[in-house]
Amino acid sequence: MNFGNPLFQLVVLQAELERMNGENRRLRDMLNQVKNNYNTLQMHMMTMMHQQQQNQESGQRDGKSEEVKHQHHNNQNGHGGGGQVVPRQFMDLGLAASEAEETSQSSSEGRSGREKSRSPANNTEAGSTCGIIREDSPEKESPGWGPNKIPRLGNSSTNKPADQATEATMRKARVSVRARSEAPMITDGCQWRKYGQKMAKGNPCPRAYYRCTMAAGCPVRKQVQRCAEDRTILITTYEGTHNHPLPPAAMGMASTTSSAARMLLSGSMPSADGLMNPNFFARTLLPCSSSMATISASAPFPTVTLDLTQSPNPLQFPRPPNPFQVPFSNPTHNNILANPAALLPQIFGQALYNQSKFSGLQSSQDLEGQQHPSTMSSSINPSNHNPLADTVNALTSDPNFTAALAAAITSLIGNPGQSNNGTNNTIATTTTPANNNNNSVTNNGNNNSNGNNKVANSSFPAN
DNA sequence: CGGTTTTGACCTGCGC
DNA sequence: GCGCAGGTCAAAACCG
Repeated sequence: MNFGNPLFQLVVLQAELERMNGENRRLRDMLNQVKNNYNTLQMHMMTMMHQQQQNQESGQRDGKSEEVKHQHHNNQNGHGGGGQVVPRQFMDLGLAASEAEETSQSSSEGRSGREKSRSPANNTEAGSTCGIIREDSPEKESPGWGPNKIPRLGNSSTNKPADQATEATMRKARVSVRARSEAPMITDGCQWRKYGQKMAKGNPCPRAYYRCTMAAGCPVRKQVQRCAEDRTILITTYEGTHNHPLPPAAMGMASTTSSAARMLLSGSMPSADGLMNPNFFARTLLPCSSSMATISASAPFPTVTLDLTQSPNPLQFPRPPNPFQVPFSNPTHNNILANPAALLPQIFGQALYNQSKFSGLQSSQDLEGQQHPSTMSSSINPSNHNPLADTVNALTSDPNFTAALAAAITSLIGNPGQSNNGTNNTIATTTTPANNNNNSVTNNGNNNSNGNNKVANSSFPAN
């Protein structure tokens, strides 16, 4: 056969052209399908938000709706720092929750003189950080935080209805990370300052309280405590939303985690007609956790728990069949994720950022022991040794990543438009904890328990 | 010397 | 109303 024959080349080209046309048609169909699904989801969301707004307006008196409107206005001005890496359509909602919280708190803040005297330093910068003008007045700085302040809303001097307090409580979302670590804290890219330590009932290990010090007035706080049953397990609980730009170390992770949070939020939406499963998030972004996703409901605040302790061997973590799963091929999930593709550059960006960091983990992982079922088809061939997939897998195996994930989720759950309904979404993710001790907080193991005056002042190493 | 940690005291919510 | 427990404050101590 004469392969140099121009006629033959033409035939080959024609055949190739036809093949590409067919491929284009197929891709076009897929695109249309995705578009349709996206539009459907959008309408669905709009409907739900509208219903929720109606419920709020009917269930509450005046003032509240004004507040909501005001918050929405602020959100559209691009307020907020911690979530600024989150795609806007969801970011607004998340910030709405956050700012609503702050606003309501500040309005009902009836603290004593102690409250007035505190944190003058913070006051000067509370609104100046990253050029964001917040509503927090100097006296309103602290309201950005305070789980035990939220319930005060209901019975405070203000005339807000009780259901509003309930709503605020539900909005007080927390994200808890459980990881095996000898280090005093897991690194999440932020700087923390310890401001208290107490003995918690039922746990011989003291609970340490940290406050974000990356920006004055940042409301984000976290609690660090060892598990009573297994003291190698470190439980870190985040609360609040950063009001400042995150450092690169935290930014990339936050970006990724925010997207993850979107998935989680999608899964937590109760009116999703069964389309949205809380566990979907874990199976999607953290596919290795597919067999461990659970739901729990107990705490007064919506809490997401990322359990990093289930991996039998941290350094030989079984690689899932699909190290990185993109839920594109499933129309249902296309509905859930407004734009999962946006996740890719974020994850990959962070993956690259962390590549050197995770190189050790990657090298120690093997492809055997693939015990996790594939929940969705992947656009990345899992059978190939995809370096990106490897990196992503390693990324999700790092408690620091998950810590940032927790922070991002915290900033997003509790969103009034997302209707957490006070349900605790517990996402157990199997990732590889790593020992990290890069935080500004030093812990030499001499932390004395605070004891609340009534508890014996015994000395327990916080770690 | 400025920032962080320690730790006793205080505040608040909740259950009884 | 009382006691308990969680959370926070703030002065003193500590540290680089």
